[in-house]
Amino acid sequence: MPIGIVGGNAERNRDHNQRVVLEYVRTNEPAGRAEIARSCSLSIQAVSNIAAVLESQGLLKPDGHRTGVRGKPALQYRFNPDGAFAVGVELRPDAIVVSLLNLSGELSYSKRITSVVADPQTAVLQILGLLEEAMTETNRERSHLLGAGIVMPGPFGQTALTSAGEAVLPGWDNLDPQEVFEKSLNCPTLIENDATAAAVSERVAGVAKGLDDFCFVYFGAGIGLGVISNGHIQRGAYGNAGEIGHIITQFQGNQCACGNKGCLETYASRFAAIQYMQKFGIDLSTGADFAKLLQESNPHMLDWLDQAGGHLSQVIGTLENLYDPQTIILGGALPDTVIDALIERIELPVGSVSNRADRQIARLVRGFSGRQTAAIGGAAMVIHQTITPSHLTLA
Amino acid sequence: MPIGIVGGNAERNRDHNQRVVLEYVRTNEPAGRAEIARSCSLSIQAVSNIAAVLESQGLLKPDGHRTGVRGKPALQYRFNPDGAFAVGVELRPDAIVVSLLNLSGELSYSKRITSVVADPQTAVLQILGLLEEAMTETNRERSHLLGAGIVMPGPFGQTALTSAGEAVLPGWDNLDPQEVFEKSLNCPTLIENDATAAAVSERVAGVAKGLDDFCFVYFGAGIGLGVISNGHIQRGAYGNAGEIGHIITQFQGNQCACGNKGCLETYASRFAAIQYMQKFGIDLSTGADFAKLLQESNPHMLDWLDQAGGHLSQVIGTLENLYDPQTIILGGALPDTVIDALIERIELPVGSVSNRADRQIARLVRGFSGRQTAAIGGAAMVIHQTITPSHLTLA
DNA sequence: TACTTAACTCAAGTTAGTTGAGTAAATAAT
DNA sequence: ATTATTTACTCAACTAACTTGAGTTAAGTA
Repeated sequence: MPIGIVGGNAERNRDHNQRVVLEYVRTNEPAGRAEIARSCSLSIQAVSNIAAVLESQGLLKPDGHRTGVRGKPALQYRFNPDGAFAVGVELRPDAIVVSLLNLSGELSYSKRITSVVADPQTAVLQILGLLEEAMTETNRERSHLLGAGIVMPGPFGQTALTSAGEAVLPGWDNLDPQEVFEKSLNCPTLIENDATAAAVSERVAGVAKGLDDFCFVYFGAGIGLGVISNGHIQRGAYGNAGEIGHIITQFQGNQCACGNKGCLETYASRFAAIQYMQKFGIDLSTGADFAKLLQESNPHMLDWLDQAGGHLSQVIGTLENLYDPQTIILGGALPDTVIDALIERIELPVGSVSNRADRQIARLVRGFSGRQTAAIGGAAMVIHQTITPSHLTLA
Repeated sequence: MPIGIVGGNAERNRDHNQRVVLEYVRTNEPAGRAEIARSCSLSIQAVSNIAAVLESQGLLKPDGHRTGVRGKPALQYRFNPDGAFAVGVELRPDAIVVSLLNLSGELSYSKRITSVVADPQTAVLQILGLLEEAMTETNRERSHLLGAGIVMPGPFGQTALTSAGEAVLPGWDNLDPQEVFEKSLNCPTLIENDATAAAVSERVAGVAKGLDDFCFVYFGAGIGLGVISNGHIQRGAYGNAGEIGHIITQFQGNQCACGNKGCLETYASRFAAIQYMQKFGIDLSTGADFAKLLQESNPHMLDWLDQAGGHLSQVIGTLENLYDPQTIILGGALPDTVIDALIERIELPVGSVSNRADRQIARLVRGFSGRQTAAIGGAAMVIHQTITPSHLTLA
């Protein structure tokens, strides 16, 4: 019943510490117990006990001894990526994608079906079937299933903006999808939007591995934003944070479906590109069309990219100034070459808190997971939640 | 040595639980122990022990018994605002403000001196003197001093943007102010920028009391932004988050000191107003000048306000879309009437995630603390840190 | 007046972490 | 080659803080 901040006890503390150790090993492997203890402010003995538990659960595995330094060689622990797995599901009106990820975020299975009826009952049955199939294919036991992360278009009972070209799922209006999936899949379930899921997937296994502060600009039908800050997902007060597509980049500009004029989405989204090219009689309905036109250096395509790049530059600059992230990632349902072409065209302001000399990573990078981002992101959400400790920080 | 996420043990757990109980009582007082236990997922016995400790520390106090319901009447606890206090200091090249706040964030003392030499040694001595004076004036014991929050212009060893009209403190370049103040004041010390401190002060005792997600747009010399998200301060990867003043609102617009063109700060900041009015030979160096010209409906002043309001509208809309906050607060070193005049001129987009029917608070409000915001904010930071538990959430 | 409900106390029990002494195994110094 | 030093780790005893369960108290209700 109680939701929100709660008190701790020995059991919850133990849980927390397991996560802390797991997360430390994941991002610093290989690591010995003494090292872990120092870094996590725990006693060696405590780490020893915790490591033993995690090893017995198959989440950690020993990997030889460290040599070359003084003292007794430390037994090095590594993350055991195959100790558990998570399912990610992307549910859209026209397709379902089911992906299996191991604990390291490596994709071990993925299947996409396009003959979809997206109403609740049918969709759930289809997903269940795909999950069973995936588990037999990959020889996984259900007991190792951490949970499921579902990425689907919302909103659910929340006020939100209507976006251009965004399809809605039929029949889900009055349902709580979290509840529906939790019951039918019979495992812990998370529901998330595509941008946030993509951001998490980059952190679990992509270009943001080890980063605690970054933004992911997601090109779906519209444009979304996922923000990880201090290692935690930012959702805002009502779960609608990151509505980057409706930032106005042009005073009195294009009419947007949301009612405003000049929204970023009307210039730089996939849907915007489709509309733009339509004016010249060019069909751009698939991602392949995009890539092909770009490769051919189609002048209209290049024009669109230039224009989109200009609008994106403004918004990316704003993100840097507001969030002060380690990096900003671009990705989603566009071919890699198109993302790269956009990145090339984005001019980052010289005067920015992000323009620092000691950068470890570029200010702007392309996401790793490409088209499957959403489903992978769903599974990554589960892994993220399993791994990420809920904050107990020391100054 | 270890910074970041750490493991927990009995002692840290206890600390956490004390905060959880304290925070619960603060926001839900009066509250009985059984009620607290249920809400915080702790046993009644645990809450009993914790409450006894907090009472002995003077942080909680019993306040009669609850009647009217069945069962043994619960002893109701209340927050004891005068059980402890915090000092806030605003240190600027031309002034020092020292304020004392009780645990509820109520101002019990404040003094501003303007004959200041801001070099480290002198400033520290002056602050120490003011603190002693404040404690004798208000009859406070040093043992009840929670800590000090210092608000001063940075940056300190960090890459950051140069802002127009921003004065730098002489002699602090190679010092760690946190260390300097911690040693000289001999109490826990926090250093924060004005915008963040202001945001926290609104949460501790102002219009954001009880809010976990909001933004504070701070008018100092430039324009700053403080963001509280999920009850936590957002600082970004390098502590430079919230550089709202350098968001570009006008393509190829005014030249800004940061090197870019068209930054918000060149249109809507106090410094921008001073420059704007200078063109008409009008002096605007004090806040009183501002208020006076506004009251007289000076046409240039009104022109400036209209223009500033336009630029602010853009940025405020962006904040709503990105952070999905419960509200956005405007405040800082401008007279209340000027802030109100700006708010009047800000047009909030209809198409926004913030345009919801079930709002409890306006989308845009004025901060409560006015000119003293910064010093009060410093003290509020200390209270915030004392009270806010470091996240152990239950789904 | 007796019953029910609920808050609370007391004392014992549990859990997970800490502490300190001791052992093992490597590098570094002599 | 031998000794010293450093570091990692184990074992067993200890400890802090929360939980549990059996009362006790005191109000409202039948």
